Amino acid sequence: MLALVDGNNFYVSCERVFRPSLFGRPVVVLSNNDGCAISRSNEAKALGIRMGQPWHEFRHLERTAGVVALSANFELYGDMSHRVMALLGRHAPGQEVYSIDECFLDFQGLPGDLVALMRQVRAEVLQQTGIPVCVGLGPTKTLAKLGNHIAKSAERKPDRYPASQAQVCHLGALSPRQRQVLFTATEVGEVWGIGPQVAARLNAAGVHTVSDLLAHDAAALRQRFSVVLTRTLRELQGTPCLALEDAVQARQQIKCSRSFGASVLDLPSLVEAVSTFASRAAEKLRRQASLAGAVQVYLRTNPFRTHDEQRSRTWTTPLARPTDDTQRLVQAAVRGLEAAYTAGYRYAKVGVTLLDLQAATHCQEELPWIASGNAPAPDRGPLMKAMDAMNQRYGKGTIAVASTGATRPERHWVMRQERRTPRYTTQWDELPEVRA
DNA sequence: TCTGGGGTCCTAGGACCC
DNA sequence: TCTGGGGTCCTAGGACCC
Repeated sequence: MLALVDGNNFYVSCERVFRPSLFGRPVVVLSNNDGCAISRSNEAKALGIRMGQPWHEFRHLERTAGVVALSANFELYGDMSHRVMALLGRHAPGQEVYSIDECFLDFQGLPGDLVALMRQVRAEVLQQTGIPVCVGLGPTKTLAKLGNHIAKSAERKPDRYPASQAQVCHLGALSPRQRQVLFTATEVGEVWGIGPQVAARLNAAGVHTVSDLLAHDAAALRQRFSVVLTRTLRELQGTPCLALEDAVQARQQIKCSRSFGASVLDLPSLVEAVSTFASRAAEKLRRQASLAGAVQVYLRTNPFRTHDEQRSRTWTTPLARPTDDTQRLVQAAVRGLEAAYTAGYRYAKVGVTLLDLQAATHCQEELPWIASGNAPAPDRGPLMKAMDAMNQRYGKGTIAVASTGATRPERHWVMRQERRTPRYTTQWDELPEVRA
């Protein structure tokens, strides 16, 4: 049996742990650049603020409804996530951390009342971290996810699901009749893996609820839809198609991109941004002990400014030899940028993606006659190690490649973050103060 | 005026091969 | 008017997730 444990309104809940005055108020956390809502308290949801809604559209609620908007504080959320995950991991033989705020727990073969156990675990997590969570249980990942969705909805909308399913919902422990009631009240689009496009196509075919979908035969569905949907259906029927991934898998690509705080026209500013993002991607690359075989640069204008002329380009630069050396990766990224750049556009965003990743232990060497012509300087592993150690110890950006423009104060492409709370748990000078 | 970032997987279509 | 069949590999783009 699998459980899916998920933090309620996770980012908002993290903020509330350190600012109890936020309880009971409509709170939203904004994406980078203070762009749109990415986490909302129940009070904010009740005001009609949508997931992903642009801040400028509901900014007036700050005055009229007492909405509190905060800039995303990912350093805080990441640290809180570690605490929650570590606690949860102690209660099951298997755990897959699926995202910053949710994990699967594997109770395979374990006896006992899982609903009672998970209610106790919930209370423990709340007491020790301050984060409220909901739990879904089921024999497959998709059913555990669905149980979790029902557990959360039952808490917020008591008219829709029985109150008995609130907070902890075990789909594997219900009678077929009870399940039928829940599945008839649930739309297909609410199922994990069925997005808006597929949901619309299913609706057009007369399939509206989970019950409707379960009435179909997987093989017949394959004729009209993808294997993805077929798999989802089998999982809903109770046949596991998605394995629990206990071990943390190395990423297959690593990306770092940002929208700018203000649009950028000149190449030198873009070079700074691309150098910065390539450096950050390189740090992530080394952290997972991989090498990159290619560097992709992406730049685009602001698609929302419809009166502006639009442009979007990606450019991939293959590397003669895979590397994790920041300077080489930055050089490749900047070369790509210069190839992709055309003057005269108002650029709003650039990104760097490291591709063709491989384990650092399996480096493919060059044939000697290729290298002999213009042999590149060797990688500087010890230098990279020292850089990472310094930045870890003294803070991000303590030591950086010069082309990032780190020493230039007026980098107007840097994102806006006007309402960020302190990084209470990870920075000595931002620790919360307790007054007696 | 202001609209996020980082991933994965699947599919269709083109290039290429025999 | 007629113009093979079967396969692999790669890539771009779409859909989805949080």
